[in-house]
Amino acid sequence: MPSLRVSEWRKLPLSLTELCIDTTLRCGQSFRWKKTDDEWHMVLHGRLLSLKQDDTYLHYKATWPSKTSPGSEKPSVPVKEESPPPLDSLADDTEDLIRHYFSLKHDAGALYEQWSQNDANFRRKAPRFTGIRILSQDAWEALIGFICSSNNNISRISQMVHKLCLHYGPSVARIGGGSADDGELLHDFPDAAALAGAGVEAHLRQLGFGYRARYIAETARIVAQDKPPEWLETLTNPESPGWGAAERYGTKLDRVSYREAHDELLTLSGVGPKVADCVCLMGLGWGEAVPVDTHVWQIAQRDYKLGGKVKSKTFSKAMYDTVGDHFRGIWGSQAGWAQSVLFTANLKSFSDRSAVKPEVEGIKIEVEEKLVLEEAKPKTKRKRAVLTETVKLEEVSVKIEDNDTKRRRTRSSTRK
DNA sequence: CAAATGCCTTAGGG
DNA sequence: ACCCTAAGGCATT
Repeated sequence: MPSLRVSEWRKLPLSLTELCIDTTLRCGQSFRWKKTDDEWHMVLHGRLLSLKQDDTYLHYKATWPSKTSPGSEKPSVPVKEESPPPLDSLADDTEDLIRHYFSLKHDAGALYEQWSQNDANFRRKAPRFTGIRILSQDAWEALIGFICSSNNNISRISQMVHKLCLHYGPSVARIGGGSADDGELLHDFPDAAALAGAGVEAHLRQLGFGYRARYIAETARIVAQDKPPEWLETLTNPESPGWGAAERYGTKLDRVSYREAHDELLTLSGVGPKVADCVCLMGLGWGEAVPVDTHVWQIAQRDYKLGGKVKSKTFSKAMYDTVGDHFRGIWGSQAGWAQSVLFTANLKSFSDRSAVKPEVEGIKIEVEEKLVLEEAKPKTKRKRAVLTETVKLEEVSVKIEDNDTKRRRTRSSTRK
């Protein structure tokens, strides 16, 4: 019988305000966590990590794979050869991993407070969404995960990432089930070489990846074959090194800036500004990266009156930068984190929380609701309704906006 | 540089 | 049942 090396449950004192895994693990950062009952599971750095949380503690447990394959029916992919430490030091290692993964070096309470002081909208939205943190994920996994995310929704992205692990990643351990052969066998995320082989694109298309299949295959090939070894890791923020980076690189990493890292990522296939910023923020430790997707763009227009003069629905690279710069100006060096809080508050899957009537209603909210009511009559043509809404919002926001917009335009044009 | 269009698939609303 | 469209964009023209 294969001996799985299982550590006992350990616990870390942590309030739900500092970290809420139930929100953080579901808000579109990582697509790989599985929830069973009250426990969360994911394979991370060669081990199965299990988490559960109460008011005062984060409980965690690590399960290491045995040397032989943990899967009895499918020895498809060999177990990753990440050397398990001796059992007595196992706990320390995993606690360190958790502290790093959840970026616990930052004080969430203090940062929420700072953002609330500088931003009335954040102050209004954030109280229902405390405990959200930016995950310090593996850069490669983040890259592929967010390539999958284009034109896509969270549940389908999760399915796709799961398929990548199942077909190309090393199996590690099982969750659920009573005996060793029961339950679901979880796999780690495949490395670039595993996705760079011939026939990967066709296979991924068959698995339902659509046009993203080519992006993944090409990017894997570029990273595994064209770029120098550890190229992706060298784009990491020196202030926030990856887990275990100290042992591997010491301090001899080239100094890169956020902009340089962002530009480098754009050389990959299927990676535009938004995906690049997702990787910068969640995989490379650049806290100032603000990924602007359709949701954040909606938030920027609705709550911050940005882009009022834009006539069309498409939005340019210049506008992308403007939105990011605006939020960096308000929120500072961890702007991407603050963005993630508002993004989550805007997600439909969390709408039960945001639907509750806020205690204080400002003038701004009343105005918006009035507009929505005026909007509600014509159902004949959708496009027309959307257009009307945009125009009306413009009318309201013109005065507030004009100065701001002019200033931003000037700045962004002088930068080039 | 702004704007328009094709790209794959699926879940969910009408 | 069946259409239609939105869904956390990117590449190309």
